[in-house]
Amino acid sequence: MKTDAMSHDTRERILQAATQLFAEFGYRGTTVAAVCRMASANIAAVNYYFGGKDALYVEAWRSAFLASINRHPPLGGVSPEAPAEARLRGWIRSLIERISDPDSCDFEIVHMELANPTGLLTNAMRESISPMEKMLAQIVGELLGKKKTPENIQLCMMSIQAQCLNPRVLGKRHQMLKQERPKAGPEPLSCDVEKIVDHVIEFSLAGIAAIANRKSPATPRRKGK
Amino acid sequence: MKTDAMSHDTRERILQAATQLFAEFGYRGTTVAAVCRMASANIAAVNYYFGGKDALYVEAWRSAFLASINRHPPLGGVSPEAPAEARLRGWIRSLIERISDPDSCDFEIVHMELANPTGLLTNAMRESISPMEKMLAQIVGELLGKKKTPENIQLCMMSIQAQCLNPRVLGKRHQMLKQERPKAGPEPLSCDVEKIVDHVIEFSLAGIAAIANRKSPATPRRKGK
DNA sequence: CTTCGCTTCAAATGAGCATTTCAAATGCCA
DNA sequence: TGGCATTTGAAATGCTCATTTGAAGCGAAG
Repeated sequence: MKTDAMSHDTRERILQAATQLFAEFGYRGTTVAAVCRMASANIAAVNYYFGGKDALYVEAWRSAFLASINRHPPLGGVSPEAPAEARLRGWIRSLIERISDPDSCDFEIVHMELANPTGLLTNAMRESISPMEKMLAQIVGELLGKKKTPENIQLCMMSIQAQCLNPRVLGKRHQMLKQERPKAGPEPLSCDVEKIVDHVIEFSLAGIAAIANRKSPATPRRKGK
Repeated sequence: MKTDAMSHDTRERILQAATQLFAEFGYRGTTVAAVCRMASANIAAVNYYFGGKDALYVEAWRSAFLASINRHPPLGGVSPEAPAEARLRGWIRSLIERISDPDSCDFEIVHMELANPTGLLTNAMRESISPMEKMLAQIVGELLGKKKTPENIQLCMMSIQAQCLNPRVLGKRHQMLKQERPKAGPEPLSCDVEKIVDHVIEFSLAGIAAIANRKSPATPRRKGK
C-alpha cells in the first residue's frame, strides 16, 4: 500500500482547506481552484480524491462535525444520571462552547445550509442533530413536571436552542455592521463565552420554571391587543 | 411623459420577481435571466432599469423591508408611554409576526446575508435595524431596574431577539429535514404564531425578572464544572 | 409624415468555473 | 533496472452567467 504520509497528505490538506473555505464563503462562494490553491494541490486533485465538488462538500462537513463533537462532548461531561437542571447546564454549555469555538467550522456551514440550502447535507445533518435534540427534549420534559406537554416541550426547546445558536449570528452581524466605524465605543456583545453560558442558563431556567408553575390552565392569550 | 402604467410596470414587475427569487435562492443563487423570465421582461431590462444585479438586489431588499415594516409597525400599536412590560409584549409580537408573515421576504434575505454576506446590504441594514434595537434596549433597561447594566441589557436583548428570530430558522430546518419522510407524525413546530408569541413573552419576562431579582452581586459562575 | 426619446428585443461578448484529459512524475515490487 | 499503479501537472473543454450592443418598436411632439 502507499505511504500514509505523502499520499493521504494532499487529501487531508484539501479537506482542511475546503472546510475553512466552505465555512467562510459557502458552497457557491468557494471555487475548487481556491481550495486547491490553499491546499497547494493541483486543480485535478479534488476530482481525483473526492469525485467532485459536491462530495468534497459533504465530506468536509462530516469531518468538521466529528472534530467539533470530539472537542466538545454533549452534556459537557455531566453524567446522564445527574438531575435535570445539571444536565441542562451541561447541554447548554456544551452547545454554546462548541458554537463559539473558532476552530469549529461545522456550524458555519450548517448556518449557510439553513439560510440557503444546497440540499447536499440533508442526510448528514439529520443523523447528527437528532440525538442532541432528543436529549434536550428529555431534560426539558423533566423540568416541566406536570406542565409537560408536547407543545410546551417544543416551545421551551426552541427558546433554549435559539439562545444558544444566536450569539454567533449576532456576533457576525455586529462584525458586519461595524465595518464603517472601526471604533464603535464599547464592544457590542461581550466575547466572553463564560458569561453568555451563565446568562443563557439562568434565563432559561427561569423561563421553564415560569411555565412549570403556571396557574392558568390555558396559555395567557393576548392582553396587549 | 410616458405612461406610468406600462413604463413603470416592467420595473415594478422585475422588482417583485427579484424580491421573491432573492428571498428563496439568495443573491448568488438567482440569475438575472430567471428574474426576467419570471417578470416577463427582456434580459436587458434589469441593466436598463437598475444598472446591474447588485443594485437590483439592494433595491429589492429595501422595497421588501419597507413593505414589511408597513404591514407590521414596531411595538405593534402599543403606545410609547405604556409601561415597559406592555411595550415588550408589543415589540415581541411585532417582530415575530413580521418574521412569520409569508409575504415578508426581507428577513429571508437578511438571514442569507448574515450567513453568507455579499456586503451589498450593509448600509441599508444598518439604518433599518438600529432604531428597533434602541427601542428594545430602552424597554429591557426599564425592566431590569437596579440590575440595569450594559452587559445585562446586551444579554437579555440577545435572548429575546434570538427567540424571535429562530422560529423561522427552525421551521426551515424541520421543513428541510422532513423531505424524506413526508408523514412524520405530529407537526414538528406548531405553526400557530399566536402561541409562539405568547410563549416568548412569558419565557422572556420570567428570564428578565430572574436577573432583575438576582441576589448574588456576581453572576453565578460555573457550578457544573 | 417625420423625428425624437424612451423602451424592448435577440444575439453577442467575455469572464468564471467545474470537470476532463492525457502526459509526466513518483514510488513500489520483482 | 524496468514494468506497473498511483498521483500530480497544465492545458483544454464546455457550460452558466452578467453585461453589452445595436437594431427595432412605439407613442408623442413638431
